[in-house]
Amino acid sequence: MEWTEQRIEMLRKLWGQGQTASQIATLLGGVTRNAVIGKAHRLGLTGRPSPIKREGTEAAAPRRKPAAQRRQQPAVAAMPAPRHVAPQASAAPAPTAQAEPRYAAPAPDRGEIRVEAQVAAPKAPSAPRVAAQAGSKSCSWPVGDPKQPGFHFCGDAAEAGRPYCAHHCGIAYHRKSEAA
DNA sequence: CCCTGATTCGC
DNA sequence: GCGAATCAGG
Repeated sequence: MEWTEQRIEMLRKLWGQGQTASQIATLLGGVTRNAVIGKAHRLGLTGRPSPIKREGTEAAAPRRKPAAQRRQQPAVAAMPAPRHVAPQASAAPAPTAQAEPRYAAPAPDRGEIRVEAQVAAPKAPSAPRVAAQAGSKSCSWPVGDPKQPGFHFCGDAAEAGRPYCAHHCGIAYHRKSEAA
């Protein structure tokens, strides 16, 4: 998958809402949680409840190459790759019960950005078509469930420097001063 | 064993 | 830049 502006926006919002990388990855689809985390890092939004911390404890014992010995299994060998009609279509991934939203109330803030992040639906094979491809010029406000076929972005003319149109900028950015 | 994010490194 | 593998803590 490609990291479009919309997807990055999604990542930022979901991450900001406290969604876990796995959930974000599931919502976005086509990416693993590793990809999400990696992207998050590159975006510079790693600031969140980190379960662990590698530094500090030992300054004189830097095992800086723990991952060096891996990746020695190219053995790509051989996939016959049967060229029959691709009947598969996600074949019921069965998100398991674990995929259920454990977060009771992610962002109750009235004025906060809130993506309708329903994790219930299975991964839609039909990736959310980017209605507003332009990104920088069209509103990236998510309309509907990211996994629903009908999901789309606002696509209206975005404000300068904002990912959303004026209307959605108001929804997204107005602090909890005079919510709905 | 499951989860989580963090880090590193090959591509 | 991207993401898998891996690490490390709960």
